[in-house]
Amino acid sequence: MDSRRDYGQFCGLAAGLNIVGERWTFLILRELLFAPMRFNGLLENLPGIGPNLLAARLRMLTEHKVIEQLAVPGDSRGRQYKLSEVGEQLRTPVLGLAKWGLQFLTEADSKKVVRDEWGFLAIQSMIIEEHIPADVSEVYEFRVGDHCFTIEVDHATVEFRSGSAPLPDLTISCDAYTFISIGAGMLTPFDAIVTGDVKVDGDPEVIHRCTRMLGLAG
Amino acid sequence: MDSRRDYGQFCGLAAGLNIVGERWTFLILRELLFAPMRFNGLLENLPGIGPNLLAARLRMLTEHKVIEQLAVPGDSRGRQYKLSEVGEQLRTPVLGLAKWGLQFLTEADSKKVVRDEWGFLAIQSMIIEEHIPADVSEVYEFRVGDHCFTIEVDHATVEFRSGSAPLPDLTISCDAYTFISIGAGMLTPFDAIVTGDVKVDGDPEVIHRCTRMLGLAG
DNA sequence: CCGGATCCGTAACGATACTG
DNA sequence: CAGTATCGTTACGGATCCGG
Repeated sequence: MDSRRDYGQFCGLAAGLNIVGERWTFLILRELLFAPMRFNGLLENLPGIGPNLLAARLRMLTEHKVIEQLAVPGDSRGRQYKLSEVGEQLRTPVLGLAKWGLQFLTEADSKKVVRDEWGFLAIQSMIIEEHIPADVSEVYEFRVGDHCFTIEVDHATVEFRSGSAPLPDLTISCDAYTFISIGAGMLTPFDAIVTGDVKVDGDPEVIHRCTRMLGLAG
Repeated sequence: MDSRRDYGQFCGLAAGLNIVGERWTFLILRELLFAPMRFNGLLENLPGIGPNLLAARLRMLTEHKVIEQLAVPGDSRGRQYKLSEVGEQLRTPVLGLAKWGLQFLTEADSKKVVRDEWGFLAIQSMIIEEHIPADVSEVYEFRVGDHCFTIEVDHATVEFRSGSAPLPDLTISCDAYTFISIGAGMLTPFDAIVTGDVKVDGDPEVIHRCTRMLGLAG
């Protein structure tokens, strides 16, 4: 730890930021929230970072056991990076920051890069704890662009997965841009359905529980 | 927004970090979580930042309406900075980061700077939502160093205040270093009480509810 | 091709001095 | 008190190169 860049404070926030507070680090962690990823995958998904800086960040995160290296099955030279248990604990605060930041997006940001995973990130971040359906157990499938994601609700607890669900109670299809725009308040769910940008398939009761959970219904 | 430093991604997390992701910004927000503060106050409490950088950060935060300027009553040239409604929304994610970072503190960090407010920050961050006492309404007073802080629990909701409470149901006294050490797992509450570093005064039932809320009891 | 390391120009940071 | 100005140092961003 370089003493010039260490905040030098006996405080949890400062100690945490000494590790994950540098430029790009939160975005690296965001990528790993969905699945393990290899070096060049991260490099592609984070345009502008440069290989030297990515290597430095991954080294820092590995040293502090926030991430771990994995072998890639079927590729002996390949390495994957995945969140450790400690890194996984950052999911909630990172989702909180992601939700907070949504309100700063405007039409002017439309030309920026988008990825399907970030659309699902927005969906995850919008979940209101108190509005998670209780007393039911059901599965929502989100088709964001050409990627599939699954949310499982089971008696007031919720779990996320990458990939499709066998028998979803609800299927919502849209592209990442559309869903992030909804989260940013640039587009209402009603308009998005009318224009066909969002397609919803499921029982009205289920739809209501899901949209309420995401803060999109009265 | 400088295009070199803008992440250029249509993503809530990236948009948020464009504003609060730079060095020192989260620590400035941390200071303002407790009370409005003036320029030189922030300068003192954030050793190492330098007035030019602090001014730049405050300008960025003000431009995006995360903080606001206030006049200081009785001092016409004085200015105070306080969190706006948007800035206040960062409380939960910041507390989440603060809690996460506690686990990285070690004995080696003992020589670092500490402030009483950071002790209370640790206390706030340790609160477990699901363990907030339901069906009771009571007040805990924390005397951290020579500062007083109050936590009001009222039927599964919780509120923080700087300052003393009129008739607390529970009073806990310690210095900031001790409480942060407990949060970091460097010290058990039992040991701290035995050595006299922590003094607790209140009904055993109340003590149990409070320590359970803070994740310090079985 | 994957996983980096090296090098270099530019932008940001850190410390001090100075001003309304 | 609340900043601005200046300047040396560090980090970042982009390109290229290298070993397996």
